[in-house]
Amino acid sequence: MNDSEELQKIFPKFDTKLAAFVASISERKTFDEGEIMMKTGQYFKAAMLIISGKVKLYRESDDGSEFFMYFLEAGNACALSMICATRNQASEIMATAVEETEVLMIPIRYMDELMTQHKGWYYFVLETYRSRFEELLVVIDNIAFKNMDERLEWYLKQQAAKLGKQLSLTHQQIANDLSSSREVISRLLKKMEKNQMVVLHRNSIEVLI
Amino acid sequence: MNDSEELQKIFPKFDTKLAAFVASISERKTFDEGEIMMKTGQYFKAAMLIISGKVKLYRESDDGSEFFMYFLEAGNACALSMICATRNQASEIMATAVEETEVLMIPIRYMDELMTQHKGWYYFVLETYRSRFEELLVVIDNIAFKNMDERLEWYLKQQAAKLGKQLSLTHQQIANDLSSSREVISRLLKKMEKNQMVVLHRNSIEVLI
DNA sequence: TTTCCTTAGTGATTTCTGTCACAGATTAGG
DNA sequence: CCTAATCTGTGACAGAAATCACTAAGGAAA
Repeated sequence: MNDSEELQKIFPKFDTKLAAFVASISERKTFDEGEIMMKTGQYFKAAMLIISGKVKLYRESDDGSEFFMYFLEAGNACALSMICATRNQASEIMATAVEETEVLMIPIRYMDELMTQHKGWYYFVLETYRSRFEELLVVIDNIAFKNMDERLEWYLKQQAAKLGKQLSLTHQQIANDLSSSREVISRLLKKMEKNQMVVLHRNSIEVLI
Repeated sequence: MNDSEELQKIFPKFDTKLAAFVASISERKTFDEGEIMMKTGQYFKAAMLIISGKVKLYRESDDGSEFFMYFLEAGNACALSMICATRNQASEIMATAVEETEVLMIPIRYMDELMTQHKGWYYFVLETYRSRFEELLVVIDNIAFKNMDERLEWYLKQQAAKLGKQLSLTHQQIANDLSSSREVISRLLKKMEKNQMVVLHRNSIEVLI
């Protein structure tokens, strides 16, 4: 299987011509587990498409604390990188690889051509924006309308769906992701364990729901 | 001044050809003050561009309470309507006109042509997504990292910037927008009045900051 | 004018969340 | 093996925000 065919598998919206074009102009880059892929304030010269692996997207506050927003995985593109690349703006979020992650870097200079010559491309871009936008709306729902116990439950479900039922997370990491405190998370997790929703281990949580 | 020239004034990204094309295919619609422009669950057959007036965008929770996200005004487009129209999906937010608002409705069937034939259009669309996305990020910053007093202050500044220093709002309306309770808002406003940040009247608030 | 409804102010109480303090358990590193 | 660091569990307390209960002040309508 050549590059172009592989791309079509990962990005179903790409037709043969588009996949071949993207393969010809893009560069591959691999990020290690835990590596920071983009930082607040960074500038982009390329749009990033995820080929394999998983990425966590964070929002950073002024005082340095973080807030988890959503995952990206194979077949997704980083909406922010596309916007920032096209407009040559600084990024407003942080991204880290949760596992080894391979991405396709498409230089800005091809954006016009892609957008105007390839219908599949702009459908893909629209789909990228729409789904990220909707994920942000769900994030807003959660922090605006829900209490920490419900947020934690939703968080664990979401993590389990992406990373598996056995989560390698400390209570402190969860607290950071939810912008809460370790003690609060510990207590709520204990309550969830009593209700048979999780099993707690050191450095990991088994999600039963 | 004809329609096309008027459009170019409101939407600076439109070139002459694009403005003429948009003018020829779109329909105008006027919403009265207070009228609901889109509801959660509604389907769109057109993208909406704001020609004049102001629109408030809300997120609705399951139990019917609302949460204010951002304004749209002349020169903006409703990102959600564009996404929903293109993909024929139900909307996930609610929009109401805060004053008489005139919009341009562009039927879905022209989206492909606009996107592929007019560079100005896709720049406009990207810019629309980017700015709405960034506004959502700021909303998330506020509810994730800030207390109600700071959120209220930011809310009042934002409202004053869009609607003027003399805001026709009841405490209950503000509480709804911030997904808080009337008593909390009343108390915080009193505190702000003591600090000479606002002057309180019945049914209105004068913003001094 | 009088009545009624909406809006606003405020105390008391409760709930939720964050913070502090500390102890025990587990693991990592010399 | 022993010490240090990390992770977890919990009690006590503080503060923010929501809720309850009521009062009072405008306006609108009769």
